[in-house]
Amino acid sequence: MTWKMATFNVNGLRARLADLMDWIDTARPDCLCLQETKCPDSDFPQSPFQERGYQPYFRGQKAYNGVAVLVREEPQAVRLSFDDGQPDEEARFIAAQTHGIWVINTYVPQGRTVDHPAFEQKLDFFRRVKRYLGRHDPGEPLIWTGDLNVAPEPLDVYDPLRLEGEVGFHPREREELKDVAAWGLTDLFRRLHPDRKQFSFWDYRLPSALKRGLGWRLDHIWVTEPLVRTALSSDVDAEPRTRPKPSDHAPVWAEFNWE
DNA sequence: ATGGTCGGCAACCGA
Repeated sequence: MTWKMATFNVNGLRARLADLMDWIDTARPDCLCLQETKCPDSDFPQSPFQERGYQPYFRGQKAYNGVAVLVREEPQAVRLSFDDGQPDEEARFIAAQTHGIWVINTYVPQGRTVDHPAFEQKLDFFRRVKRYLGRHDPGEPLIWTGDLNVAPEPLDVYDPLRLEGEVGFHPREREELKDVAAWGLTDLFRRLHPDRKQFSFWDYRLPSALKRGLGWRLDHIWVTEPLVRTALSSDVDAEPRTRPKPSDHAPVWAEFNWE
């Protein structure tokens, strides 16, 4: 069978809800990872997902952050935090095991500016993900996905010379990402499309950024070998379909030949 | 082409 997963930074789940449902009805992923729901758990709109056959798991907070994972089948396990002894004050991690696949969904801190403490916290977050992965085996089917807030390579930003050293395309971030991946993960979109300049994020603050191609590839699907071998396709649904306003991110998805 | 960001939340913060 074909199993499809997707990741989408919705930038406000409640504001994006109708458009998200339209996208789900077309794309029909079996597993959907959301970031920046900006939605306290008590306000999470469960019904629209349940009506479409999804079980919603989520961890939100007021105004900021928030992650969710929606699955069509009963998951084997769900984790709402890193559970590594460190406090999880911000809602940036959720994981579920479905079809025998561990799906780790993270909203990596944006980092603000290179000289801000938030930038160091961003680098720490990658190290924390790496430690977390150490509890798993890279021979097992596992996906690390979400808004990773880093463009891995020059091909992944609109102007690599000008943006070199900017937050989101800083060598220290790229190194940390590479270091996590060295555990045993492959950037699936890039593996399947080695030369394609394809973005998943366009800054709202730049006028007509999407139209002008001023984007970044920040939303990722990194997978272990069993999923590299069974991958069928991966793409970004970059066409703005939402009215009145799309998210500043686009959904990214992947399909696998999976039992 | 004569404009120029969002969401959340209630003043401005974070992206």
